[in-house]
Amino acid sequence: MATGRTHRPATRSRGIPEATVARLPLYLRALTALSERSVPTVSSEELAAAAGVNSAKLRKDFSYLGSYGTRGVGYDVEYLVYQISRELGLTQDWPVVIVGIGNLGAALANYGGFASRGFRVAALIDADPAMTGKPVAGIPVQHADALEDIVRDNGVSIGVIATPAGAAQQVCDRLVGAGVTSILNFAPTMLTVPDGVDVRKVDLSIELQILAFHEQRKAGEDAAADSGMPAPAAVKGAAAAAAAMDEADPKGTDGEAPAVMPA
Amino acid sequence: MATGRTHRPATRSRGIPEATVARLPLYLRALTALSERSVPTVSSEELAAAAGVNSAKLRKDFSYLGSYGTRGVGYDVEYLVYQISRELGLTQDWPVVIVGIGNLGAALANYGGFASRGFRVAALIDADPAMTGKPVAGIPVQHADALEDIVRDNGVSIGVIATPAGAAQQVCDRLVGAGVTSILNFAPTMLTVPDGVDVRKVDLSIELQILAFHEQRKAGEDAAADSGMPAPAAVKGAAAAAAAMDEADPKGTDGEAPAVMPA
DNA sequence: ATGTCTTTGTGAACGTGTGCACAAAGATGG
DNA sequence: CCATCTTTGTGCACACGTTCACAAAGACAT
Repeated sequence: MATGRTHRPATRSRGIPEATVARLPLYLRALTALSERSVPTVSSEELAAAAGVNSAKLRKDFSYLGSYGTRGVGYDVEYLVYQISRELGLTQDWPVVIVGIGNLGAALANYGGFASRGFRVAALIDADPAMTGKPVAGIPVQHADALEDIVRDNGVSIGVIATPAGAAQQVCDRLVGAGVTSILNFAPTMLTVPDGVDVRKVDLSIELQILAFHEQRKAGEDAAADSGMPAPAAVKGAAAAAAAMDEADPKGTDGEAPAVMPA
Repeated sequence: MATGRTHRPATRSRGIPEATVARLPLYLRALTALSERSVPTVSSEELAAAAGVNSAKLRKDFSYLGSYGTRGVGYDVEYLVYQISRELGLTQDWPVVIVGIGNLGAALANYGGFASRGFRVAALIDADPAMTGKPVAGIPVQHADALEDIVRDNGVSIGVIATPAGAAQQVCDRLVGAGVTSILNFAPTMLTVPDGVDVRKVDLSIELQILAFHEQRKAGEDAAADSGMPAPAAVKGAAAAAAAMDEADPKGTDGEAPAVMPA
């Protein structure tokens, strides 16, 4: 998860649980939909259903933001949209840079949703000279050499890393060095950052593996005879067997995976 | 440590904590890297550092899988790679279909990492007739009409949804109807599925918003006077609201968003 | 063998998150 | 103004996850 938020004397009784913060965007999305349909108020029950959570949880979440509901009526949609937006910091403009304009980077750049929520793609950066100047999503790709200048000139504090795993840490270091304090990492690597810098990762491979785990469990409710590997065999004999079975990846495994998905 | 194991430790086959499952892919990645460097054994301390977790947590996680370490030495890398792979169900082949071949869908299809971990792209599906037959990542896109046949013919149990939000639920229903029991959802919508079907979501927008929250907190250590919206806005028309609310349909939730990222 | 040294596996304390259930707040109607 | 009805806000109990700290297991040297 994000880096420890450890000590924070709650400057203003502010102590919103991380789990709650993670759900606020969910509520915001549901509320925005209601707002577009001009629905004036909504009850915790209805909103909870729309967001896919428990209504008690939703009420408790909102209670951390203050008491914005009216008993017997519910919550004012517009007002709640505003409060959550403000709490999440979406009432201001967040310039973002995307580093690594491969398949995924390009897909992200093409996403129009950035602007709609206060995020603005300030620049696209790639290390490949062949990409430089080439427009992606209407924005010309800039060379990695200019990374620091771009970050500083635009006051960028959020960076998105969509490079191969091998380049991620280096890019991360440069971003942080230039002033970025929040990073969204799509590369299949663990990033090391100084204190005060937040990192969140989006890892398709991990998600698939988790699904496979549950899938296997569902399928193996009955046929459960263990097959395959010997036993907690001698710590040496096992090695060979495992080595043989796992190699399916011809080239570097994690070392330098393509730009899109980890492994 | 080379004794008893053929039994069915109900404790283990049924009780690996979700949080542990979510970390197994992380360990697996770190272990694979070690394996490639031919490192024979690794201590919990070293591996924990490589995976970015606490060593006690790692040991406890492994303890759910069984006792695969050797005190005073550490864990056998190859053996652990095998055990985790097996636990995650990666020793078998998982055919996967990707529905919605827009920017993101194409990026996912181009990712080579699927194959390296037991996942295989069985088919690409898109509703746009103009896409049909067009090869993406070497695989010809098939029309959505064939979805059910494709899923059944290939024994697909994992589906990836990369469509616009408006189409996600419908696609989901069809996938589930055809036999898919695990879904990875990239569309910015809450999917409703029957019992027994797992859904995991990857939502870029949410991640960015969470980062913005922390970013704002970091920046706003001082200046924090609220300025926009008035106060608990008018809450009239409550009755009318309640009435209108009743049709909080389960249908078109989020109108429709671009293929890549939610909002 | 015996002792020393390293590292695992885990009991227990602690912290965080979840959900129930209900009193209190406020709207609405007579 | 009082009764009734709806829905919030929250105290409480419980489940889950994390971390500490240490006894026991085993390797290794003598």
